[in-house]
Amino acid sequence: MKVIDVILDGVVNGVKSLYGFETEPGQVTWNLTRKDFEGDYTIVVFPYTKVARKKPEDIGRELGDFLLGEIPAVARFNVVNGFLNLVISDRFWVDFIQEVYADDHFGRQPSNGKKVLVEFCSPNTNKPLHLGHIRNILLGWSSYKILQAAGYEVVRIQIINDRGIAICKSMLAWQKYAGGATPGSTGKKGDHFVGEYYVLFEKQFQEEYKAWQQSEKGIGILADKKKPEQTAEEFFKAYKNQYFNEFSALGAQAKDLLRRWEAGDPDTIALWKQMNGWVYEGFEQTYAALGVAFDKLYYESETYLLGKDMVQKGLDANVFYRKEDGSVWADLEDAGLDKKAILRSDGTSLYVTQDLGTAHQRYLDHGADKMIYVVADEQNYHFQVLFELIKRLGEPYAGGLFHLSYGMVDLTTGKMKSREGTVVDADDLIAEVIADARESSRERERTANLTAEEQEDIIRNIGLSALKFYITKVHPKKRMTFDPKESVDLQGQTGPYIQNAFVRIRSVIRNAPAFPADACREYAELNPEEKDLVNAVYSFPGLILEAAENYDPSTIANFCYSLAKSFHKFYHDHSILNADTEAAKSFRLVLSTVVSKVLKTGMDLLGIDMPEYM
RNA sequence: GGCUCCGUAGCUUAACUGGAUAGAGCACCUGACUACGGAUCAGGAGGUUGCAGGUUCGAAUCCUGCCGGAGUCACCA
Repeated sequence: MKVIDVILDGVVNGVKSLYGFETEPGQVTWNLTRKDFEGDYTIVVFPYTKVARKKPEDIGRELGDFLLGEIPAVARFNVVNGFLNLVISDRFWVDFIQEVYADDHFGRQPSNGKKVLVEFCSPNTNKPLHLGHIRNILLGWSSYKILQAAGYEVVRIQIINDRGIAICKSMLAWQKYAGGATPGSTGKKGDHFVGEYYVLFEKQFQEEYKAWQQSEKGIGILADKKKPEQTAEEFFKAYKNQYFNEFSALGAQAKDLLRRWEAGDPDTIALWKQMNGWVYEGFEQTYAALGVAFDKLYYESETYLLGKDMVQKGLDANVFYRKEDGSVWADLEDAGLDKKAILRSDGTSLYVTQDLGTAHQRYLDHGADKMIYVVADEQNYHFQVLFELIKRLGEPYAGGLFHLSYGMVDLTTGKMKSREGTVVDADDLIAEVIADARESSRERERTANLTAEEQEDIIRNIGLSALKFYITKVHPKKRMTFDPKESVDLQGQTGPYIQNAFVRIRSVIRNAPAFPADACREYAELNPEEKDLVNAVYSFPGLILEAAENYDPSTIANFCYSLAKSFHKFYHDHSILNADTEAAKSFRLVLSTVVSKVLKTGMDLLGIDMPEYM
């Protein structure tokens, strides 16, 4: 049982015996004591002024005396206004740190027997990954790590959007303009190679569209359909999709490819497989660079027809209804949503239909208690609808669905738009942060005696930690602004700052002669810097559970930074190896080791590795 | 226009779910070890938490109304 729980029980007993007031531990307001005051835990006593009919200060003193008598771990207390600050005994902390020192799994919970699916990344196969995918991947990956540490069995899922008109555009452009070129023949990374043909298609299409706008037909349509308040430019921008579908030669050819794909035409399927294969090779390289992997891949080409039986089930249960034209709908207006189409009048599936089908399929495949979808917040409405539908269908997994919705990534120069070429490419970004780490590393020459290969590993490690920490430290829900300059910062509130704390500890330990860990039992009086560290370590397991419950890696990131900062200060203020007494030296070595373990575990939850040297 | 989310120092952000003097980093200024790794530490300056009310012992946090921004409202995905 944690001390705080013991204290809260004590408070409950205290108010009862002192004032005859019945409450429960969950009702007691408490905090970690703020830095400016002496103490570890603070009980807020304002809530008891009414029942006790006394001044907050008096209640604080009476309750403090009561707890002092009841709980051995409480060494002393002080009262400021309505705040009762409790000081936990040094003996307690020293014992605790020794326990953690011997515990190889500190912070990680044993299995809770539950299974959770985490879907993240979900790329399209017509272009390379970009900054938005990186945020998605990092959130998905750290959620996986955190849930695992909290005791869940986690299945990492990626759904690959490998079919549809977009990839057909790339295929068409490749057929028309590539002259048989391949990633191998050009030395290009597969996903970038295919992406170039997608861009090329868009470019050719734009030219075709521009020319058409000047044609008799185009001028006629403009005159016919333009609204008075529109400029010609605005009109044509809005008309683009319709042009693509009705008049464009390139559009017709791309749609013809899609039709042939759906009909199973062997040549088309072969080309589609080949181009997607190139893309997958490229993606794999990016995933490997980021250090992430998946357990199970779902391909849209294999799942896009799913969901029809769910529609039937909904109709049978009167959750859905069929209109005269044959289309199927659900009325969600009483849930604050709209009337939503589930099936087209021609009987084909929609986005929600597919998602209903894949959710069901995943449940059949894995039988999970929870399913997490890591998807950007522009799809909030879609997931509200999806989850509401699943609930109304009475599916057994309806209660375990969660949309881990994250804000879009803005650039300091504005929003990312693929059409305007303002997308930050994932591979470019990774290369850039590593190049920057290399530059800094050269100036420092700390790793000069390592092999070139070891040095390169460390440099990659540092660059990636800068990038990963920069992104994961921001609360997922928050729209974030990405500043390329800051993302490669290696000083201050950054990944490398935390790595540096770890590397320092490892270095000190390497320099330490063998020491008896038991000697720290004699250590009687912790200084404030040591208490900061001890308190942080103590809160770590609870923090992981909280992060898992809230699906929020940023709390872990901020914890790691705060712990590293406390260590740097401790290190600066106190000598470890030249401590005054053997007991102090022993305790500080044990404490430092514990801090290094917590930092390593914490950063691992964010997908960041800790180097021995840097 | 309806619905949802957001607004904290010049910039990027935190605040344990209503608690004490709103905490960091970057940038700017000033300092620190002939010691265990200076990718460090300390100090200074920088805030009416978008605005106005309300709820109470107590509000960045909850409620109401404005202002500003984003997303979304397809038989697209």
